[in-house]
Amino acid sequence: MPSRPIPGRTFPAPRGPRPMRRSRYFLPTLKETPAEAQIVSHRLMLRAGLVRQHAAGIYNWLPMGYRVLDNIKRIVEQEQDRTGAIEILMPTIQSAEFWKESGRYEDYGREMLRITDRHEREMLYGPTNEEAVTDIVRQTVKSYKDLPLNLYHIQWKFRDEVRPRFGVMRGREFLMKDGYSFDLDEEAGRRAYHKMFVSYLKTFQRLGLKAIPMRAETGPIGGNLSHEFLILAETGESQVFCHRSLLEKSIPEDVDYDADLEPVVADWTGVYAATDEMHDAAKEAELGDDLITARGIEVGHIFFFNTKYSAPMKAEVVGPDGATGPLYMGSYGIGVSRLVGAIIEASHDEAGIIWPESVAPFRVGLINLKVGDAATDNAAGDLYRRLQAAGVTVLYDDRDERAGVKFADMDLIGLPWQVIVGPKGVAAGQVEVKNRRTGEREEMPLAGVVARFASSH
RNA sequence: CGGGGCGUAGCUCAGCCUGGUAGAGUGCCUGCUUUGGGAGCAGGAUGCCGGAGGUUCGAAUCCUCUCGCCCCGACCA
Repeated sequence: MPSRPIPGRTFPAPRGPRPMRRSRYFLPTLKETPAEAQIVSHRLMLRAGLVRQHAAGIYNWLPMGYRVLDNIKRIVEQEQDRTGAIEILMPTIQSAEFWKESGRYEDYGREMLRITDRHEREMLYGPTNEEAVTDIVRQTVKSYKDLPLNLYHIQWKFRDEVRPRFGVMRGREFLMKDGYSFDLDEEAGRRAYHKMFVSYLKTFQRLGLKAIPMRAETGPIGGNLSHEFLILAETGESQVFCHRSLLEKSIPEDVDYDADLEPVVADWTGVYAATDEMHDAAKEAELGDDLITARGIEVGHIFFFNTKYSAPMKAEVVGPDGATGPLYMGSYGIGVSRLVGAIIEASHDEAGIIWPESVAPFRVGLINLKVGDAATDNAAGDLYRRLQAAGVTVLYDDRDERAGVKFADMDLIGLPWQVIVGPKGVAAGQVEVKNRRTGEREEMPLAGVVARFASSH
């Protein structure tokens, strides 16, 4: 009997090669800056064809932007998984019922987008998920043996900002990773907080950013222990003050998330760092020349808030002593869509975006300088196929445009490497490889290109 | 939510004050020339002048209302 696939045991095939020829791709770049954009990341995101505005603070993600978003998301997931956190997906539309239970339905104010369904039930588009996740856990987690637990998801949120601005950096709709830790007691809860603290350092490092943890106000989320992670950029929304040494501080290579991470946290929090609302002016004189005053963009925020939600919502477990008590919770956010803008703020030049390799939409931009010239077409087309076959993400600019147009466009979209194939070089068996960040150019044999990119990653 | 500004071609903007048949640059299409950093020449297409109402012989232009977007402040991941 011929074997047939067993239902339920088949797996989807990996996504095959997608069109990455510029001539057939969807990448609407702009030569001029749309009038609505003020800050550099917003301008570049529009010009480089990453996003288009749908309404105030709400954006369409075009292919290039979506790829970056996806890359950031994957790194966040990997670093979360590494700590033992577990990914779930909660809904965007929530029932008001849970928010009434926690007492936040009234508190949250007009930032919350409230919706009424056809049965006149009060719903809302979730701005965050403490209530939703607490409800899941209280239904299912009954014993200390199920702890510790850390659930996270990456989901679109909505906060009806009075005044959205700065493109995706402060939109109303935004993609956010939010994680929630559940522990038996305060001490275990603090351990969970420390894990997240360290994993955030790792995550932002992998994203090519230097994020500095700073003591923060706890805001409407509530709680008593909280840090914001900020990257320094001229266009940052808040004023920050910190000790110079934080910019040089190293991040542990291999982190054992089962170990006690308190010393790492202590090392990072032992020196002064504060946003303006937490700033102590007396520290300025004390730090002297070691004080750095700058603008910062918040890219992550972690809270430990004890039993703020578990107590009113009765999320309780039985401990080893047989006593029932509320869970100790923390919550941990990373602004995934905001990071796209934040990375650009931190990494660009006059010509355009400079993507860190880890998040770049394509690693290599291949430029055919003379479309229509048989030798050049062959050489570039061959490189395109071989790079793809070697697993290198490559965008091939095969448009019949002038060289200058393609150079300018490639610089604008900021792929880390440009491989430039022209008729003169091809005749000599050479191509040029340009590093977008440093501007360094290197002539190399055509035959060596694939190995160069396939090996170094 | 307070204050200010702007909606005219895909994009950047002029025209509005002082009403009289819709403009420029760029982009797009065609042809020729050009071809390693956003080329040149010639030709071409493109607009409910955000929407509704009003004034007027006639409204992009004046008046009223309305919708949208942007900026400063307060707020915020």
